Amino acid sequence: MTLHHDIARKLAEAGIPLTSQRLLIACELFAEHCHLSADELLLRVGSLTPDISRATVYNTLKLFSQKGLVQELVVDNGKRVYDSNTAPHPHCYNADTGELTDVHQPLQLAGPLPELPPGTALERVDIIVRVRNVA
Amino acid sequence: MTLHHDIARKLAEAGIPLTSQRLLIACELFAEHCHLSADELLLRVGSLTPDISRATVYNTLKLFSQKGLVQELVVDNGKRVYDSNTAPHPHCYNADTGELTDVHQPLQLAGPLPELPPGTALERVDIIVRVRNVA
DNA sequence: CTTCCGGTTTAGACTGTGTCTAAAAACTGA
DNA sequence: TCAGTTTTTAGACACAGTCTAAACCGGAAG
Ligand SMILES: [Mn+2]
Ligand SMILES: [Mn+2]
Ligand SMILES: [Zn+2]
Ligand SMILES: [Zn+2]
Repeated sequence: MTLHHDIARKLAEAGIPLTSQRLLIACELFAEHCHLSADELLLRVGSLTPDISRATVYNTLKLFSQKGLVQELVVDNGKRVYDSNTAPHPHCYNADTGELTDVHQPLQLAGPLPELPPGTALERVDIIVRVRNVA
Repeated sequence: MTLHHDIARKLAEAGIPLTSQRLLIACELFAEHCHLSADELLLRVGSLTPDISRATVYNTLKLFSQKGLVQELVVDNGKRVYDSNTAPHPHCYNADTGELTDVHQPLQLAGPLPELPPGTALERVDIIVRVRNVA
């Protein structure tokens, strides 16, 4: 029924026990498709009652990404962002503003994937279109 | 003639005045195709005489990448690496070991680039094949 | 109800990467 | 030689992320 019920089911399906902190964090992540860093998320949930510790935000985001609920992206300047859309899709990064947006047009690779190094398996292919503001 | 002369010319063509520190750093970068972080490079030149300060390594790498002599990459875990190969080419990243290698097979995108956000111009398209060690 | 016990959260110290500042040093040209 | 500019430098600083050890919580057992 409610958004909270949807989220509770989502966590249960991923085998993640429900806690109030996880519910709050998931609520913020899944309300809309977004690209949030840990500290941005901390700021958002921090404006709610009661506060959630920084360590919990970091731990929870790592847990969610390990369980496949969000996608961890590193695009620039050493700040990880978490993408609530786990489907593979390319991104557009503005190197001047730091803004990260989705590319909805599905950029595909031409031809087959390269042979991977021995002993490794494909995780995913990241495609990032880097742009700059025109003068 | 010598490698040092090649490098001196390369810097001159890029409009970068030559200094002993820049020569040493460039020498380490361009001797072979490599992906080095600032601190890895600092370690390498630090084993030579006389030491170069950390600030100079950071400043020089930023200068080189602004002038197009190297390519700055951010692939994971908030550590920048500098690629002495400035041609666009895809990379393979092992998320378990942190190893970053070149993909020599030229992965191309199928179809046209997406429409860029208004007021922006394309810088480049990064393609990163992420792999993991098999169990 | 009380006790126990595993998983969870928490504050705060700590690490590593990168930036900034102000002074020293090294060039440059007159 | 001397002034002006660029470059280098040490060290302080900012920030993202990790780690640790203790507090907390909720359910099961007694
Ligand atoms: Mn996305
Ligand atoms: Mn490369
Ligand atoms: Zn909610
Ligand atoms: Zn050399």
